[in-house]
Amino acid sequence: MTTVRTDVLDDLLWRGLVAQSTDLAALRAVLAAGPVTYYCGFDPTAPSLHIGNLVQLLTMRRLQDGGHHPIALVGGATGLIGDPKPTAERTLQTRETVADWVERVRAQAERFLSFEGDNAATVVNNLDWTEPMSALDFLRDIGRHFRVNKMIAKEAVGARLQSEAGINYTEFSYQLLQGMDFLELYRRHGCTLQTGGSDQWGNLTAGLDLIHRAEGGEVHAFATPLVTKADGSKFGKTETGTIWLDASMTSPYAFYQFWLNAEDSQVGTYLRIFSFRERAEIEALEAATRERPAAREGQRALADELTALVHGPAEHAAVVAASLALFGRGSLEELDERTLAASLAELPRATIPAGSGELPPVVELLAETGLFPSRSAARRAVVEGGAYLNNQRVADEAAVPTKADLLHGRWLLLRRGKRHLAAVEVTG
RNA sequence: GGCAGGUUGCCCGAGUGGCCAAAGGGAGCGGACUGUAAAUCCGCCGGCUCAGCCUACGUUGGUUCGAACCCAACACCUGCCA
Repeated sequence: MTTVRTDVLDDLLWRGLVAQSTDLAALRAVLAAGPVTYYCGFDPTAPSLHIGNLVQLLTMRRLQDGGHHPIALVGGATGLIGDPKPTAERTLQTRETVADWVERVRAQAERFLSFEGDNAATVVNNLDWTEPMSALDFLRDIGRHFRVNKMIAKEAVGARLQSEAGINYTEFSYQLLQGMDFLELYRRHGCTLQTGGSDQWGNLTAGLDLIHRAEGGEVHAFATPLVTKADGSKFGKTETGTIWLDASMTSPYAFYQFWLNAEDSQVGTYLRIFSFRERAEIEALEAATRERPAAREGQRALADELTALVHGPAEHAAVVAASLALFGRGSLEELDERTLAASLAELPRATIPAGSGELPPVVELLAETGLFPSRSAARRAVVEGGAYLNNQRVADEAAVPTKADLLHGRWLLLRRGKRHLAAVEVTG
């Protein structure tokens, strides 16, 4: 018999991970009474999960560390339908695409859970019980428990009903499918708790109601908060786009830099949500950030822990070395080739053939690497003193790099302003 | 359906024949100061083979040596009347 930590829920509350929940006292009681089987679903809407999903994954892990039994659900079925967004209809992906993404998402989710011990994680795919079901069974056994009056009151659905575009029947049905998932896991695995993002609250309660009606069962749910930036804008997006967990979609370097650049005012919040450090340790980091913000101890701790967690210790070490090299001014020439190549590998780059003797002008390279949208913009930046070659400010807008500028005979490091870097590789 | 007004650069908005790549503000970018922050100050902010040229003021056509600006048609938007 597995013993459970009795303070799991209090820890989650302290971390601000419970934005909404069913009866909190009842939830606390069942979590304290013994191992609870809980689930959280991940729909394959892209080839990779992103750091928003990380909130869910880590919350699952926290509950598992507390002695409870996790079920990670991948939405092979729900991914074919699409959860209604308040703004617009989702593009239906092909079955092949969804099947491919399901496997990718499954592999990613598995890395954050433990498959050892009494409460080893289980992974399920809702396509397994949804696909075999006939439309008639679905309508008779599931559909009859749902009141349309309540369905249209849900936030995302309501927003779409107000809009001119409306909502199609496929997306409207989504909450039934997610409700059915919870019912199915309740029946098969005795699952009595579902977690999800707060935007999922309507779908979480759909399952709750269904289990109550169909089985008379008493189950629980809580939603994690929507993480935001200080200005209220969406978390996890940068000018270059979403921060993905897949290293080929967001480089470990970019991932590390994202956390390192977290706002001072949000570091504490992020640490509570994403770090596995103990409360006392996090509070110490919060204090450090308040007292010595320039040291960015909180940001460093966040970046270190999460990069190592998501990309592994080897990648973490590499990106820390890369960040130090690229931002540590003046020492570029002394870097050994392996470290330099690894650092530059993380950056956007342009490749030019060695061929004829002359290298292109700096202005052209700045535009070519995407650091500037046009040569005019690059030229202006040079005049303004905002462009750098190998960490040296470029003084002349007509400057042309020479062979002597090439680091280890083939690399150039370009920078725009203080923190936008790009590499040029001379091949051949 | 009738009358009136409008459509300008990423957004808001001035401009009513040459001095207009187009005032001002916002957003964005760079510099200084910092911490690869924030605030503040300064500069930049269509493109290019950059003292010049090209493209652009809803669309198309016209008047003129010359049009964001005048004329015509079309499209869309807003107010008032029905």
